[in-house]
Amino acid sequence: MTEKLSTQPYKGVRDFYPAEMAIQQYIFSTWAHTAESFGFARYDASVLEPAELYRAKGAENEEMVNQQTYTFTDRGEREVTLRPEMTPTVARMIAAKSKELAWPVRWYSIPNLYRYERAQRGRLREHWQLNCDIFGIDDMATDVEIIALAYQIFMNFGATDDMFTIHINDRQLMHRLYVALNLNEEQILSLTRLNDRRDKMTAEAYRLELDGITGDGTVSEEVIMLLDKSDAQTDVVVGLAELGITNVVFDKSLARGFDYYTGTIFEFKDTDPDNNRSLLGGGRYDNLTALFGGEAVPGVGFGFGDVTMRDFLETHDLLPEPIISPTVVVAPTEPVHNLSAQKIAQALRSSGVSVAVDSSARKIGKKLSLAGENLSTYVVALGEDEIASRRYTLKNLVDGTETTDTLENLIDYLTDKY
RNA sequence: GCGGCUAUUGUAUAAUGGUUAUUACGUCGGUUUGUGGUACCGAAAAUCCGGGUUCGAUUCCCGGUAGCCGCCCCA
Repeated sequence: MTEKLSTQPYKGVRDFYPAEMAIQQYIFSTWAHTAESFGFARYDASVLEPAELYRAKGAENEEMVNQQTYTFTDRGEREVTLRPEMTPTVARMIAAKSKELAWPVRWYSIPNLYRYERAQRGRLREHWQLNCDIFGIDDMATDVEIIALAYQIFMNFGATDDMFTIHINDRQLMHRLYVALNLNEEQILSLTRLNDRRDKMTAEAYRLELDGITGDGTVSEEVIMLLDKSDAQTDVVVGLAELGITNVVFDKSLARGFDYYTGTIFEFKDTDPDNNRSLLGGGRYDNLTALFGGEAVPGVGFGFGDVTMRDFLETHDLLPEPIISPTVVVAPTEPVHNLSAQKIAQALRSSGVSVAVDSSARKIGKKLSLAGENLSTYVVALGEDEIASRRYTLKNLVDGTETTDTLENLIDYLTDKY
């Protein structure tokens, strides 16, 4: 070995050391219990999918699959892609069981997703994304429901309304308005794409590109007026207000890329200028399962990435201090008692709390200090006296109290306590 | 795929064309041989790689590599 291996993780992916993993778990469990509180059931699938699943969505996807996914050929000459998004997978699963599912279906998942591209703030090569979808109902109340779920996630993390804004638009409505201005399909597509970048551009740069699309300054003026007038509303905005969700704006510039969305589209945006980006996005689609044949299945859903979630929580100081230490530390006074300490620990675990042994050669005082620093709740110091008397002292590091008793009684005490 | 910025102990940082490269946190040890997070003392620990300029480069220049940020694209 002349060359040492790097300790860095692969480009664009993260190592989760215990402190980071605790945060990740906190995010996942809050996601999961919020989705479940809305009656959503969890599903998952393999990260491996046949490459055709992503190519099939249309010719324009060919480039995306080739350049922005991890795609390789397996030993059986099959083209395989590491899933870059969950929607095709869930559409496949829904289509496969469409005859036996009880509609509507409310499903969620927290898959890890991969994309092959340059990493930057908020976008890595591997990330986890909460996906929530309601399939089988085409009704505005369902759009309201899915947005209310997304909103509740923020509430359950302790966020307040002023920290984010819900932007809502409607594909069909925008299409009608553009057609009324005599724009053709190609122009509408270009315009939708341009509007997606509008808030990152200067007014002059925007106008220049807009004129390029319309080819007519007067039409450009009308488009700008249309976008900036705040008269339009949708039933979804009204419905959300009924539920008391009011940090909502109807935003005619909102575009959401341009693949399968056909109706309501929405994005949650951070109001903090330091984290001025889209937090989650989603919308309604009419027929996601068309590729697989069978009946059209309408749906509405959203995706929410762990990286953007974390950026939001850090920006607004909403992350709790993670506790990654055991509840009870058994601290032998001498290494000769290490094995006895394991037996005590084993017995204490029957109470249901986490118990670890400090088998280091450190002095007992140091072991106490470490347990305290690591925010463990209890310490049992174990020496000759305890072993001889079969009575042990459970010391509470939070309030300083001590309980000396037999092992059985200490187990009962811990069981009642937790 | 394109562009900008950066690279000093484990982490975050300071400084410098010339003797022993600063500080904090963390780690380890001690003050304290069986009882606490504070305090005090001590220890280990760094100039990314290659080339150039120079008597001398961690510092200046070039290249490489890596990271960060932005563009493109956004699932």
